[in-house]
Amino acid sequence: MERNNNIEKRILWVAERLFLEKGFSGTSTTEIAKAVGCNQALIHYYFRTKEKLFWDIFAPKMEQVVEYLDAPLDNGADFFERITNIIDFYFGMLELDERLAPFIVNELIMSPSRWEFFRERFLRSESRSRAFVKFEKMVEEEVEAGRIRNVQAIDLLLDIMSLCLSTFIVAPMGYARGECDSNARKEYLQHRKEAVTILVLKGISV
Amino acid sequence: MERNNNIEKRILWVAERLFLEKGFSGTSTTEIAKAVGCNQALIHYYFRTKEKLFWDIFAPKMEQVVEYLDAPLDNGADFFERITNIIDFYFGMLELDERLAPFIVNELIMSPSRWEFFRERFLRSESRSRAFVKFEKMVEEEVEAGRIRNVQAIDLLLDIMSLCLSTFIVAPMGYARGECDSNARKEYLQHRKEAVTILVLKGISV
DNA sequence: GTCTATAAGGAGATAGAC
DNA sequence: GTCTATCTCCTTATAGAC
Repeated sequence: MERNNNIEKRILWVAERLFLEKGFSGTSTTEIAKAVGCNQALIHYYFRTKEKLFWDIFAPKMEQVVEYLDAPLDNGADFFERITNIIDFYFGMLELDERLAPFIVNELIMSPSRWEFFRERFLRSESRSRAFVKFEKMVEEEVEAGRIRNVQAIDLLLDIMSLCLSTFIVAPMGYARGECDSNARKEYLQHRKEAVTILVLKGISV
Repeated sequence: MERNNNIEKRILWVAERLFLEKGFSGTSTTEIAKAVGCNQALIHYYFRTKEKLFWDIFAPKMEQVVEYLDAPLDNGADFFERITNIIDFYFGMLELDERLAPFIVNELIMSPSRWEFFRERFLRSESRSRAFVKFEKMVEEEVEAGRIRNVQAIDLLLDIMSLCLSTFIVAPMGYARGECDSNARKEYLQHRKEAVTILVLKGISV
């Protein structure tokens, strides 16, 4: 029936929003059901457990992120442009939902069992390996050619990811001061993206 | 009585450890009581609510952090040395307990009510303001003197804090690969501290 | 497929004996 | 001050009617 399909999708959609807003343990299945407009038992009918619901929501998204990871590496002539593209890519992804960055830190990195699951399923896969190996090779070439200072690929990637993620994690702090409008937010993010890009590009220059 | 004092302190000590290990909502008062070796009611006898217990533990620590924040600014002749000192200071602080960084992100930044409380109580205080104003002045002077590139103090501080915090947040990821011994951890932290320092110093150079 | 009802357990907090 | 017992509420998950 089409109606079933609708409810199942609505559960996924509503649960995703609530998980992002209030975290996994902060969201009850009762609350999800209420927001969906059905009863709590139906959540379990479709997804059996809350944990399975979690993965049904976020596993496809993670797959996408890993899949698209090496896309920015293909375009752009010189290395500095590619780094700029990567930062652009991460910002664009995290900008889609401002709760994504805190959520990643909270529910993925903070939870050992989840992290292990994620690592096994995504980071050991072929696509992720290829993307990183590609990046690593590129960095080594640039170092040897003397176009950037001696730096390890893993450190560079970690620096970039840290600066991007933390921009969005720290973002709510600024907006607690009263400037909550979306214009100020956009300006802040644009400003931070530039600041991060400059820091990284200058930071790896010879 | 001295015995009362002992139990009260032991509750504080044990609860701190458990909060850091498993987070606030992940730790029950029953669990704290069990670890202390008393019954659950006693927790509430001494601290009334779980939330008050939380602040009785972490408010003094936050006070300390804010108080000591401008200490690294006083010693060290040139600006680059001072920046190195600040990074050193943050690493040293976060190294005291590896759970501190995730905890800060989780329990403070992620929780709007907690963050508001923290901001009101500590960030608007005189000591914090003075420390940041001092730092801001210093950066402006360096920029005007042409010793560093044009950069805003708030961005610089944010970059530094982000890189330091994320080093410790990402740390468990590396150790899921099997290298869990404390030697590897120390080496990793030392390596990251150097990488962060180099990136920041080069990143603000002219 | 969707519901009501309920099981089974855990949480924080309180009352009152000692 | 420390205990046991208990209240109240909320959680996930399941059983079974329709």
